Amino acid sequence: MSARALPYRPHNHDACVSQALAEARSICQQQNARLTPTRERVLELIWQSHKPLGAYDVLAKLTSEGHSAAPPTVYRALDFLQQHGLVHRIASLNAFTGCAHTGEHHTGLFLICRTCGNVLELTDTGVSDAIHKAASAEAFRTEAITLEVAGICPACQAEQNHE
Amino acid sequence: MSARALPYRPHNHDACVSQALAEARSICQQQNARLTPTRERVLELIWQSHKPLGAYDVLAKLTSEGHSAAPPTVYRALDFLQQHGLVHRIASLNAFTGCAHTGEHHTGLFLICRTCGNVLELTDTGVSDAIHKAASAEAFRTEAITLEVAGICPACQAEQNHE
DNA sequence: AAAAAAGTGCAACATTATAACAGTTGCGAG
DNA sequence: CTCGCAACTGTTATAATGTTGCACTTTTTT
Repeated sequence: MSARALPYRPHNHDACVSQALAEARSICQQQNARLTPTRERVLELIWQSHKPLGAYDVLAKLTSEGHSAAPPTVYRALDFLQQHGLVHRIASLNAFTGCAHTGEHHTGLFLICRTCGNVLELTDTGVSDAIHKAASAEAFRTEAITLEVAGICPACQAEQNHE
Repeated sequence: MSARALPYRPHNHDACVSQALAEARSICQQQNARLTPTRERVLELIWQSHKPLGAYDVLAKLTSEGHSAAPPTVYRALDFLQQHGLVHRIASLNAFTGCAHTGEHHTGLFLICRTCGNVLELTDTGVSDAIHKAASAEAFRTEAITLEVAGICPACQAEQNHE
């Protein structure tokens, strides 16, 4: 698979979403998991925004399109999607974003622009090796890594310089 | 300053707390910041637990000792302590822990045991260099790093083996 | 077809965090 | 000293985020 376009570069985002959904269906089939209509719709809504979406943002979009939904509906769908590696929760934002590296064994590193709100997910073996090494040095058994970098994305840096 | 004892090793924790408070007073004096009684008490409460404390845990302790406090009291104290590098917020737990590396320019790495709840804060230049390098490669201007590793601490690994 | 498992809808509730505003205290300028 | 500003505190109310429990439906298994 070729590299996915950077979120802050213009691109055909509908295609981006379609591809993510197709991958999701394929992954769920492999894992004998049921990507039900609600789950698929939640995944789609999350992918349609490059900015992470809060659970209640998703809920609002669902109800606005006639889906009779309550918070548990959304949280259950999000739990399912997380468990299958289709979305990530961004702890520092209490929000969710589509996983850009489905399938790969991903120690996701998230670059979060505090100006435009866009998020870029990277995987970097140098980083994850360093973290595992540091944890091992303390005899700590690593299970999950939360790594979120807040700052300013290239596009917003350029904006600032124009002022 | 010598290395502080690991949290999961037995040690004289009162001394640990006293030292942290003394450092805090010194730092606030240097920075012309007012470490008021409420702020100091909140810092002390947080240090008295190696497990991160939620804001409402702090609040409960304050009210139980007669301090008429409401949520904003606690959140304001915590904001102050964070701004001066005296406590860290653990995003994945919605909780706060004393900063074990006051003064140092700290990209804190937190090892969080999901069995006993203890947290160990490390600083590791290998890790932070790798993160800065990965962010730079995307032309991203890093401002803050959240790095939290969940897993099992050495003590709890030993426990598990005894069963 | 019956039983078991997985998923959904719904109401209530729990937890975490902030807003708005009035009152108080510390501290420097005149 | 005392006036006045800035920082800090207390209080009420409310917003935002997340969970529990239970009845019901759908899907899968046997």
